[in-house]
Amino acid sequence: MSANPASNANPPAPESGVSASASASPSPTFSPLYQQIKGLITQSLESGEWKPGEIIPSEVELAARYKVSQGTVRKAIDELAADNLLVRRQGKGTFVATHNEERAQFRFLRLLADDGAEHPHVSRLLECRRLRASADIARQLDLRPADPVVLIKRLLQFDGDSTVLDEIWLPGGVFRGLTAERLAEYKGPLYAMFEAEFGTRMIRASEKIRAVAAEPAVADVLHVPAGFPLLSVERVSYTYGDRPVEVRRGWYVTTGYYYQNDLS
Amino acid sequence: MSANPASNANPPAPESGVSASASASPSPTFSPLYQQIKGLITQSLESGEWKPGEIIPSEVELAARYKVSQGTVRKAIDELAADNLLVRRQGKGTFVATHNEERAQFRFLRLLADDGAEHPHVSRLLECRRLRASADIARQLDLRPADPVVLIKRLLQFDGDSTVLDEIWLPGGVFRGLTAERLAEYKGPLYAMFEAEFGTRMIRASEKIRAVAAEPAVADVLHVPAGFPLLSVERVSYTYGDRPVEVRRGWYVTTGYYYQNDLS
DNA sequence: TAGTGGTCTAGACCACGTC
DNA sequence: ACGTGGTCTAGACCACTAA
Repeated sequence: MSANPASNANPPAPESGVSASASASPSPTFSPLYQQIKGLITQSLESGEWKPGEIIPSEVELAARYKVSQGTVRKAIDELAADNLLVRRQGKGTFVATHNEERAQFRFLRLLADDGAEHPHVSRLLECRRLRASADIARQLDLRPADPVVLIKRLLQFDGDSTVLDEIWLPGGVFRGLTAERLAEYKGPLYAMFEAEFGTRMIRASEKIRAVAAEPAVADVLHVPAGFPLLSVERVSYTYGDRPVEVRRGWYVTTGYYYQNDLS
Repeated sequence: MSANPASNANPPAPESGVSASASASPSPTFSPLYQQIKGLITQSLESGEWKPGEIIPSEVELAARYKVSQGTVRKAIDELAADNLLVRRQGKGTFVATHNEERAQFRFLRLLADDGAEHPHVSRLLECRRLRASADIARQLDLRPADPVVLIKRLLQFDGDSTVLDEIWLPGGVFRGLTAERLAEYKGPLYAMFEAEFGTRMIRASEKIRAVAAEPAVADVLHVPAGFPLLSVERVSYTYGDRPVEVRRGWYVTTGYYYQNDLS
């Protein structure tokens, strides 16, 4: 369309607060601008500059701050939203994701009743104490053996049925002030408490699922006979930078309920 | 920069092969252009204009065909690639996804050895016959009761261990020429055969997972004692348009292997 | 009415793969 | 050298929300 000769529009002087390759290295360590922006935004999230539930600056503001175009900021935010770190709301702004949202609940406990309905559950705290990490737990949490950890045992009841028994290990350093009292008085999801009280956000988790026979101690708590088939779920949860911050071992009674998984 | 007054660059005459709202309805049934393009591309995929593994026209060509900008086509393809319907390869082009790719394998059978390794498996066909759908199967496959269906039973062996027993129901109409012979002679994943031989591509699946005690018949095939804890996996697979085209019931022996799931 | 995110366009340049 | 997808920019307009 525009018949202007000598066309050379965009490449602005390389005075962007960020840059791809420092000197004369054309491609070896090439990283797109929007990835760098994504990293900067993640830093601000991690440092607590914008807290869970809060609104972050508008795309135009961020573009000005980082000296890039709005489109570049947009692409960075797009990916962070896809990763569930941010939530976009048209007409309102972009917000830091929270484990309090309805959707976030189901993300980490995909247990549905046989009719497909999502039932509410209540949590009963069985135990909460500090101890030294076993070699196995230390390895999974990227700690040294015998480092302090917090162990939580709890029971989840769906409609009064004891359905899930969880053993949760957390690094003692990060969760310094965590006690049975504080756990008991907090309403809502555990992960919501972790992010609100300890500044630790669970970003993703990896689970190993097996069918096992209930050991007597477990069977007792879940009110099933010893040897009863249970779903064994071993989870490791990660926070920013893919650092592991939780190991969880769960036993699920899957009579009347099932674990829902979507492959796509 | 360009100081041209009377600026009004983009909105081209509304003569695009596609359009959002026909007449004077401003928003009620608003659909972004790129969504419409996405739909058109999906149609071409479904109709077989571009077959699995083949390359599709370049972004520039598609933009010309649909009379939209390359950026709009790009966004449509971006989403289709995110949905695993297309695969982008820089410098080469965009290709129709296939169930033959290594990555696709693991997508629908997430069974790993205890050490985290992905072991190869062999499939042994136990049974393949045609029968009339039960009420339950008919409902799940969106058929009428007593409609013809194909039932396949097979055993998967990992390192010689009988690990997975599958019962697979398929609509008889779509899988007309499916016989034990054709199943036996085909190498590679079942879904790869379905897309190559019957033009039916599995896009996504939904699984209900439980722990159950092995019934005698099942226990026998899997070489475990009756009552042994097994992972029960009930899967419904969908093709284009979210139409269900497979019901699968699997029993997994999870000693030495586990079902891997990532929450994100 | 103003501000936000959402869509669409157009054009330039870069990185990658192939001929 | 050429074509492909990938990045980046700039600007316009649309849809949604709230004051």
